[in-house]
Amino acid sequence: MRLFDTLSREVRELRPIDGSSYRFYCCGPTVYGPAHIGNFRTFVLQDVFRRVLETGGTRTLHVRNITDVDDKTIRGSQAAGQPLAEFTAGWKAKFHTDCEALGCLPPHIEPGAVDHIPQQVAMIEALVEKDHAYAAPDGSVYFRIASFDRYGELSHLDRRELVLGKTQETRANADEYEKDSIADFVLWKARRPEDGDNFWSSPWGEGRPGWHLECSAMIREYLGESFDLHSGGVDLVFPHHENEIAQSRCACGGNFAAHWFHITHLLVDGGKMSKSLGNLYTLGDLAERGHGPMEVRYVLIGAHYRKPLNFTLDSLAGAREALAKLAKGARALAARAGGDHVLNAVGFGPFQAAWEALNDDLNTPAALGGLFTGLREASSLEGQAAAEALAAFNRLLRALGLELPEPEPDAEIPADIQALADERWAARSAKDWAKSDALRDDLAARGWLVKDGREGYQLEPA
RNA sequence: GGCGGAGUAGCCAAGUGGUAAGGCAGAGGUUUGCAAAACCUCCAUUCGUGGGUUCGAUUCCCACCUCCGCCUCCA
Repeated sequence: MRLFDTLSREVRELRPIDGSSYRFYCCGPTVYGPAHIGNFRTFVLQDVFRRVLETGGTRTLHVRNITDVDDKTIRGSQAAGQPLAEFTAGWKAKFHTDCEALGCLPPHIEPGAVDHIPQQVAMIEALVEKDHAYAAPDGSVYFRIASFDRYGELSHLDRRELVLGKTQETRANADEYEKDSIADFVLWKARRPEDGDNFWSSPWGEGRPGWHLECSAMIREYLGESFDLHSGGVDLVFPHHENEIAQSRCACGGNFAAHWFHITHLLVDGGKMSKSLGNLYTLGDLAERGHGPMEVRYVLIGAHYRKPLNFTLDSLAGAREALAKLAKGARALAARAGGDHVLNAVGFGPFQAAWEALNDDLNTPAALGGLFTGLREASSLEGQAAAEALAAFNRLLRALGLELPEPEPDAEIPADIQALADERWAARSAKDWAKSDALRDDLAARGWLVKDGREGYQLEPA
């Protein structure tokens, strides 16, 4: 497949550098609360990315970390009166539940920062040894960005300005005397009283690793010095990913990531999503409003990953209808396929355009459109041809990670409801419209919908 | 101030130097005693604004307007 690369700023064909499996790393969540739909736009698109590769026959190795120690997790655990590990374990479990509901495949490896302290310390030691890092008097260790020529390459920021710390006129609180340069970032944070019990020992004293370091250390551990692709939300381009590149290339050599895949943030109701505006939705918030996770997934993949996506509650309602329409189309196709078997599972038939869209810079909205036009095109197919089209449709759905709603199982109809409905049908058959309509209203009031047919009727829960 | 992205129908959203996918909503029709459901059909002479290049621009160029992101730990 072809995908835009943040570093080179061009769409490039992806090829596994080891020739067999495609190995990639995604920056995972900081587990201090429930993730919101903005977070999930990133994780869902990364999931579609992986599914498209796998559908295309490429094996993958998907590594995604859990940030389980930082200011927010420490503060959160203290506020909750829990040990850090217990606190983060709870939110990690919640994250997994949400991901599963959204149809995201679990990564093959999901390392946590706390479990990789020695690896992080080792990386700092290597950096200090090569003079890319230095210890400050308070026991913190910083990376010297002036020592890395390519600093700023990924974010395309002016390196000289970054080194001098002149990128922003408004940086007022430049009172960090510990650092050689204002722009140097922390690798090891010296222990502070507010860290509580959350500190580890190191050659520089007690403290904890800086945020950027965990990804570099875990990538080295599980993917080595060079790997295929690194992904995250756009906001991570600078400084997080820029810093990872600096740390990893200076400590290990190697090329680090061959390709950078960043997902643009979403907007809510055309504006910024924020807690204060009350539009920062979690899956739980949306469930309370009656919107299931598949509707959320549909909306999240409804815009191209490099464009802002305007998330609205109306679009969720639209997603439900769209999913129902797809399910209906699939059932109709299955009915026309009858019991015929698929002989030729190669190619995507009427859904070829949708498949190509996914492989062309992960164009999920175009692929969704192709699902509908494909179904229309397939509506004339019968027997084996229909079965093959259905197989292609289902493969595409799996690539998108969509699960279609099942038809409502025939609900248990209470005897009194059944009796009322029979009575209504009798009245209707006798052309007693007044009685028939009254009984229909009656049934509606009890939560049952009557669907009349020529030879009889069906009852459905409203 | 620097770098980057976006502005396409009521809403969401693809796309292209050659005359605008798809979804939702809406409208009409078939069916129905009337509804519902189902099925069918319709729904942007136009792509933020103003110029320019071109046989032709929504697509390329310039200017302007509006919105958004990043510019030191936010997906």
